Amino acid sequence: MTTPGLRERKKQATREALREAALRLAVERGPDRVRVEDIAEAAGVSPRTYNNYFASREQAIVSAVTADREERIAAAVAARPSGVRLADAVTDAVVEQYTNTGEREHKALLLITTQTALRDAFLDATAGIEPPLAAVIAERLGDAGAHTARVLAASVAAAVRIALEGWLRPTEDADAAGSFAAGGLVVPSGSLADQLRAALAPLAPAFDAAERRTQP
Amino acid sequence: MTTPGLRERKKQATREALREAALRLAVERGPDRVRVEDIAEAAGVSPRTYNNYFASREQAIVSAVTADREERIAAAVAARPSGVRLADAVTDAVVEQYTNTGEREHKALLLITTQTALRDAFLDATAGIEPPLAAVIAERLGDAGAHTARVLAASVAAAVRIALEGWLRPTEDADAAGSFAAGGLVVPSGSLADQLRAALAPLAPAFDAAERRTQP
DNA sequence: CAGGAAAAATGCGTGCGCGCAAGTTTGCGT
DNA sequence: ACGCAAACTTGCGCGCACGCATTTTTCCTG
Repeated sequence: MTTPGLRERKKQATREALREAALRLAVERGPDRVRVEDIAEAAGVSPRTYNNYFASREQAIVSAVTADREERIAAAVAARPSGVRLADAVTDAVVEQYTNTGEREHKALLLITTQTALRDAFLDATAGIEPPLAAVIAERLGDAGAHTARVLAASVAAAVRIALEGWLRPTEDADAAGSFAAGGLVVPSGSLADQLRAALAPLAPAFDAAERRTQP
Repeated sequence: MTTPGLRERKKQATREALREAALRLAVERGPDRVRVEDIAEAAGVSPRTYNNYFASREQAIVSAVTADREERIAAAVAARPSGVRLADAVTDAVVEQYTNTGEREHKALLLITTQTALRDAFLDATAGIEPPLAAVIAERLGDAGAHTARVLAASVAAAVRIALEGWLRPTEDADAAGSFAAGGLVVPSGSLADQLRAALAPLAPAFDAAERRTQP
């Protein structure tokens, strides 16, 4: 495992090349002015090979921003000392990994905002945090709570998705939101960190209860 | 609203015709022996009109089973007396709507199990319960908890999805699950009701806390 | 280091999702 | 009753996702 083998290295190199090519072309021309054929050609690979790596055209562009955020979040949770509340560990790790963003990623996010299909792909990508997150949570809860860990991880993913949805829509028709939230106070779309913490807060009691069940 | 107008009635009739045609054809031949062209023809409509109603071919088949389960769940929650715990109301409503299944629906589920694409579409359909569920939960929590309601509803949807995933895989390679749950006790895939209750149980503390915050 | 097995890349063909620009039906006001 | 506007349907075309069979590359073992 020290050397993943040339096989795996070339594989990751190709994936990286596709990522970068997709993002670059999407920035240069419009996002819909680029076909998979162009991306494949820019990466020096056949179009058929392209969707051996990415199921949809949008995934390639989005994955340039998403990268391996899933593993980073899981690692960040694992890095917290075991003394702190699990809920805090998860919340802080998520906020940290979503706000510590480079300049290049921020520009790419602006691009994503413009296209509905890209936004959807970006939101769908959040579901990918569930498996690694479930693993680290299960590690803290012990084997008995493996099932609970899975549910909690999925809930976190859902909450993050909601936070992102609420965040990347500054340009929304005001009347379109009047379906049922006409009662008045809708969150005025604060910073991303605020949105994430607000979305994750309701889940904290569930984490506390799960944690209490294994460490009384 | 008494008479939805002939426009809307024909629309629902077409949707129903497509649903039934898709399910019938999928049962008669194999699920992959049926093209959208066939379904559209059986429903007396153009193929292009077909995906004015359904985004994917699988959605039509699945929707014959799913129907309007979303609204039924929301209605079932609203029907519970306001005295009971919100967590119990939601859990019972979900279990009730997923287990009170007719004979025809059960046969269709067996069909869905066979095809991976159909299973995925079926699982994706569970996300549809979020909006109506968020509405009824928000109604109980008051306008201040609208945001919390959204998160809780999404968590419920995620939990239900996990329960369904665990339920409809009796035919899984034993070693395929050995990725990280090698610790030993994996749930032996009990009844659907058990799976649903087990998946929703970890969320109960979150519901209790949210409820407590509005009615001290 | 040679050769064979495993894995990945590629070509090809099919069906599908969807935008666009007509044509057709429904509903509503006068 | 009539006609107009909005909603729905339909034909057309393009690009894409993916299964299958073949070729090329990587890896391991004797």
